[in-house]
Amino acid sequence: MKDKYHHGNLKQELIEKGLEYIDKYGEESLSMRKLADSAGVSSAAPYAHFKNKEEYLDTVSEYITEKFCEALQSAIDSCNDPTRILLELGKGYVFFFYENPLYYKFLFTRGNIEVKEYRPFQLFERTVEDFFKNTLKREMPAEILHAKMYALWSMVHGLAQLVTIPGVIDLNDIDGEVERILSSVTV
Amino acid sequence: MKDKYHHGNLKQELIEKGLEYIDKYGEESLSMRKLADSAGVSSAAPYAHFKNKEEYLDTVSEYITEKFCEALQSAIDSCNDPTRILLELGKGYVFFFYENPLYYKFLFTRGNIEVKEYRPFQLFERTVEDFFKNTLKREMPAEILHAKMYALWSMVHGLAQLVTIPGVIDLNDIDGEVERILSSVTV
DNA sequence: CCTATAATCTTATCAGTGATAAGATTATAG
DNA sequence: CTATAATCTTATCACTGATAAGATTATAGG
Repeated sequence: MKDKYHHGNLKQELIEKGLEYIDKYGEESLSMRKLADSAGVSSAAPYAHFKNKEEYLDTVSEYITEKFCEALQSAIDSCNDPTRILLELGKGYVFFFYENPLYYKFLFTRGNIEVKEYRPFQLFERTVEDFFKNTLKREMPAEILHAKMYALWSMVHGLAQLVTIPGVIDLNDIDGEVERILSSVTV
Repeated sequence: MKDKYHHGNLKQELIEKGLEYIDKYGEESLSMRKLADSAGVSSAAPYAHFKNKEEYLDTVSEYITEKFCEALQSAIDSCNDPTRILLELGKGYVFFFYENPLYYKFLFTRGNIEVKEYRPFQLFERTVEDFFKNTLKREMPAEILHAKMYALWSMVHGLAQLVTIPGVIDLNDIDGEVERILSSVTV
């Protein structure tokens, strides 16, 4: 009836437990030891799978980014009206962090984002370009398009953080409020 | 030639040393012990002035917020063209964090902002209201004004974070780029 | 099937951390 | 001048990330 010496699926379990933990309590109170303990393993075991805590958190970060991308893609896919695509994409972006407030800090304050290879932004970039080119059929210099894209991204990204702060947005009509905010600025 | 048993100005020195430290290395590697050491004092001494580390960081946070407010106010004061006031305020907001990238994370990811009493936002709110009312002389429902204000704040706030990430904004023309971004979206 | 090697895990152990208690020193108010 | 409060030091605690040395098990090559 002895437990196996080898866990068998430790790496994956550590990632999943970490996800749950960050979702509940945030990153700061998460320790490698508590994590190891919760997986029924000694405190040094995780270091066979991750060089250090940072590398571990990077891995969890990738998992959350994956979920974030899925949320964005789902917002794009479920939008039938092409003129509303930027609005729906923005709402998807904002709502992801509204529903998972602890993820925002975790994803964006660990200083390891390579913007050009950051998939959520690539998704955003493609959608904005496509909107101006194919939906609005509006031509503009690359510089202007670039500026508009960053303006939109900034607004959506900033609002995503603001909704994670309690008291900023009226909770009774979060959907309407976010829609009003995003559409109150014309591009 | 003996050192004084009482430091005399410990609280203030700890705050200033902490400011320097965060400016150089960020918050995460700052410890109460290193801080005490750098002030030539034992590791328990700081706890006579601050209940715990969080209370200490809150105090440093207030100092940085003060500097932030001064930067915003200075942007407002040095703007002669009333039609450019929001643009200049936004640029002041963004540039403060561009010049002090480590402050952004420190100020906005410690979950202790009371939005309604957060002075930088009060400043922002007043300026936006004043702009629409007295400069543009445009009347609009409170709900719409509210939405526009949050849209602007979100964009500026989001851009402020994006400029702290290396590689996002072209450094050769940071001023022009920020101006293009902020003015590419009409209110 | 057997064995060498690699992967995985445990048991110590380290230095560094935030924090507290008990006591020393000094400032200050009455 | 003295009692009290403020400030500081010296232990000491539990906890953390991390590493070294060795135990156990999987696995690949003969």
